[in-house]
Amino acid sequence: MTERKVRVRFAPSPTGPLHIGGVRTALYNYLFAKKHGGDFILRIEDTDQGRFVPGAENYIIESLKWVGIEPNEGIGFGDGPHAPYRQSERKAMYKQYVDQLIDAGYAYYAFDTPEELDAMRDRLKASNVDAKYDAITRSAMKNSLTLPEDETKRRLENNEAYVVRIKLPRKEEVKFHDEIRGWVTVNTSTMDDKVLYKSDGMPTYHMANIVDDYTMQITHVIRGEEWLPSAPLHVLLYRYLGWEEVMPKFAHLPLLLKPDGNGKLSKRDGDKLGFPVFPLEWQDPFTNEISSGYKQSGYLAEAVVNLLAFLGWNPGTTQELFTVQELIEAFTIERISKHGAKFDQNKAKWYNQQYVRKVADEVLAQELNKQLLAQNIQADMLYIKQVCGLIKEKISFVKELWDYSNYFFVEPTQYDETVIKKRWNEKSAIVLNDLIARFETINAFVPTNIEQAYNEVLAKNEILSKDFLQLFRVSLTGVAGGPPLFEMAALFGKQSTINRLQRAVKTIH
RNA sequence: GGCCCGUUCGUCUAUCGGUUAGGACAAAUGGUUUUCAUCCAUUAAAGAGGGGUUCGACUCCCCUACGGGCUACCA
Repeated sequence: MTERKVRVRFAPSPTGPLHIGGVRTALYNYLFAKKHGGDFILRIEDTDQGRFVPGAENYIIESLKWVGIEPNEGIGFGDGPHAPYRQSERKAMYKQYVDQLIDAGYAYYAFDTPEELDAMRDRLKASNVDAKYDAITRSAMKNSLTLPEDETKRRLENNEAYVVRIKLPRKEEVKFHDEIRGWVTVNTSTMDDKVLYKSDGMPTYHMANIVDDYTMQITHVIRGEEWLPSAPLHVLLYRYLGWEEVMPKFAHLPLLLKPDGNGKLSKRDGDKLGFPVFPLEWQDPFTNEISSGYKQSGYLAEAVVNLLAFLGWNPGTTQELFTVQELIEAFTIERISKHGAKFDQNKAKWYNQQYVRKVADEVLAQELNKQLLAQNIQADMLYIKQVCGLIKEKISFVKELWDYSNYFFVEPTQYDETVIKKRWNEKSAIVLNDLIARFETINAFVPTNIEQAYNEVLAKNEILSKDFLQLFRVSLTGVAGGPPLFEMAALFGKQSTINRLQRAVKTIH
């Protein structure tokens, strides 16, 4: 077999918003494709018409755009040579392959009703046998293997409902190589005759997946571990269809687990875990329930990419901060871990903090300005930018900009009670008034001059400057913590600083 | 229940038979910042259990336990 161009795909179902585990799967596919100069395609697997969720497909596209993982082929990103990329639109092309399997004796028609299937399963369970439609039980069911030939023909001609099932050998080892886990062996005696083609004329995931990966010339299937159990079935399909030579390599990713312990992260976790599980905010079209997104929670796309990359993979060095380009260069499937990873909110926060610091003040200023406008506050962009420069290091999320900077835009009317209780005494108002008077005399209202004036006033009043500093800060901002005081006062400007102190004198007792 | 996959500090992980088992997040302590955050330093913290193989196992094999996934005309 000659070297084929690397082609990978991300193939989600539009049954709801994509969760971060899905984003990670997409990311690994993307990194692998870019690393090898290959193609990354987005295919929408919507073979289950009953589970269609309006908006989900668009959500997937928007999410990939936000994190910057852009497919170069597929729905939402321009059609390539293998369009369409939505399985519902490929419906017509699956039937011929299903027929091929039937003709070759690898699949058969089954006419059992749901009730009959249930009855079979109940019966088997009652006798403590594995309840599956397989080489043994199919002989007792209504299918083209048990029905007389003309009976099958009659039913098909009468358009009676049927499905097509794969005909698995009774006992056969199926062995395949997983790029992450090594050789995996499963015996067909533990598998069942999976439905390949449904009575509504749509293929099931298994069939559509194999046909699409084959026709789209996919070389590597990188997907979640939940698919590992069905991989042997997929291998058999490639074999029965005569495509084993070009069968893609498989890599089954470890799952993202809930931080509290049990189970994999799922869409239904929504906001229950205390952190977003979705890249973007999502409103359920049926219940109108809103689930938070990383973007809206103030995460930076670059941080999300970086932290997701490290949940189940590492470069083998101590470097933890990676640009996408660096990830592409460093990424290898061999270094993906085998076990599930619990999502760690603290680490996520740390990653975001690292990235927030790298953002230019101008860019943060744009964000803060949006938050200000949401509060109906107009402010000068240069001033906003300077504020961002002062508080940048204190925040972990861009949405915290307003929380940490509000007193720069709104002069405080309430004051931290703990500090007041501890520091305010009968002399405090006198000192503040002295400061006001002295500040009035400053021509160049810059940090050094302000600090000098402050020290003079404190000395005159025979108070250690450090004993008054907290009170001075609270008088100016209302809160106990913040950026360096004199720099901040300079930024407020002389008039605002004096206003603030005058209000403090009047308000605090 | 059956089948498959997995198991190193609280968390993410390094280690590809010989190491004082390393790093990061979180935690604690000290310093810096006359505040908070930052930053710096230090500390505490791990090979699930039992058998093998080997001169020597975290590393290879087996068993057990535990965790996870799958077990639909869902993906």
